[in-house]
Amino acid sequence: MGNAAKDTGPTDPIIASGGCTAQRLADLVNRLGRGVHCLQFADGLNPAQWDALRYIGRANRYSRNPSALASYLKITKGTASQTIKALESKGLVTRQPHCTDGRAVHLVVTTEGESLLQRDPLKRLEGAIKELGTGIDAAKLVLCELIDGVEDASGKRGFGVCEDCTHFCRNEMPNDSCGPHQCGLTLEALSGMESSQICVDHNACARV
Amino acid sequence: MGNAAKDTGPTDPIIASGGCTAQRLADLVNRLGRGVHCLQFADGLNPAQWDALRYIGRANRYSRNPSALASYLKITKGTASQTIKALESKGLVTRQPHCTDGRAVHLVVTTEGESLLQRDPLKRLEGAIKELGTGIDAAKLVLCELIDGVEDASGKRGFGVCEDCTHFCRNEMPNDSCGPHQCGLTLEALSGMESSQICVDHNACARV
DNA sequence: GCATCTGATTTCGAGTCGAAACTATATCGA
DNA sequence: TCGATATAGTTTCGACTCGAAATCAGATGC
Repeated sequence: MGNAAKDTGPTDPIIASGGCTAQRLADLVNRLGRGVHCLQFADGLNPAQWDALRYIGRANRYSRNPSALASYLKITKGTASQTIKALESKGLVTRQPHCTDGRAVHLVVTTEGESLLQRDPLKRLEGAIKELGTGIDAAKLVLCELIDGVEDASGKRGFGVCEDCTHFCRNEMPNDSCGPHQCGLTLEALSGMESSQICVDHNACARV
Repeated sequence: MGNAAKDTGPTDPIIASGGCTAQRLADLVNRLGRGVHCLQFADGLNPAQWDALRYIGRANRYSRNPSALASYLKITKGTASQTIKALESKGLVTRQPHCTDGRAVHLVVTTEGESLLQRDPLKRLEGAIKELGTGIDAAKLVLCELIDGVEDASGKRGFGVCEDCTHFCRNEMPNDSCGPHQCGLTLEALSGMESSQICVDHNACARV
């Protein structure tokens, strides 16, 4: 008792804000997160392993390494190393030496890993998302704002796909055999596929 | 390789859906969840412990027990029991015997627990939420739809506060000393504070 | 009175998680 | 070229989550 009483008083903030307090909304965000977490105990993997496998399957060639994984998942490199080991022992991922840097490791999803990714539990969420219909763009806006808020609060920023990056130049090199787009940072050509991969050097739009 | 290529082709679904695919949105939901998860490694507690402490502090007298906690957090009773033990050893929660049922346990947040709840890391999210301004109600709608989708997918439904329950009768007993509202299930009077507590018998509105 | 049900706990094995120590390679500057 | 330092990754540690299954004790029903 005591704690919850703050929500109810002479000037009820629930009514004042038009139906929903910040605390109530934070709870909803948390509840959604818990729901998604619990959804990911599937096919013998746990949420951390699904997150890692998904990341490795979607990251571009500069980002398929333990450090980038740790940074994306906001975990330490030690923890990332252990989760990779778990995935490796299940035969879903392999470690390969980097061609020039002897310290670096290249992570590759195996055929078994690829086929397991077809059963990604997060896909069960996509059905519900499709029911949002045209509301999907409003939802994206809301989610991006909330993610911004959370990542500002924790000081740890995630990253995204090339297409959403400030360095991305669409159709900059239409006649290049490697792909029509370009990364403004590395000046490399990017194919359509590469443009939708997660990049560790991703730079989000400047915030208001 | 391979996996991400599905997003790019002659008929690009990103453009087709007006800027955001279902997969992309599911990723955002997951990323938000991970961010919130990571925010909750704070003050010596982990996310599971914060979730449990928060729940016990907000649940009503029928719901402050291990079973209801497990059901709310979508974990097994065994896991709930262990997390309670961890909170107990930190002096944040105590177990008390139930007055009539010898098997049942009543969970109570200690004074130390109450003061720790004042530093709930989820509050760091509330600042970001307030910046949504009037968008907060749209956000609530989006979150509720997503939660519905996730809980349908997992088959495990969470529950909420009396005010959001179909059994809740607002101002049904304005002259009762115990409170102006009423629970249509137990027929008990509910004070303003009790109405904003989480109830294990919560019944959400029928879905479309 | 006994079978069954229910609330809660314990035990087990796999694994997350941060922290810190550690290994090995790379890079930079004198 | 050598040494200091930086970087990539791993290992170890202790606390803890998590589901599953076994277990215990009180409640309920016939």
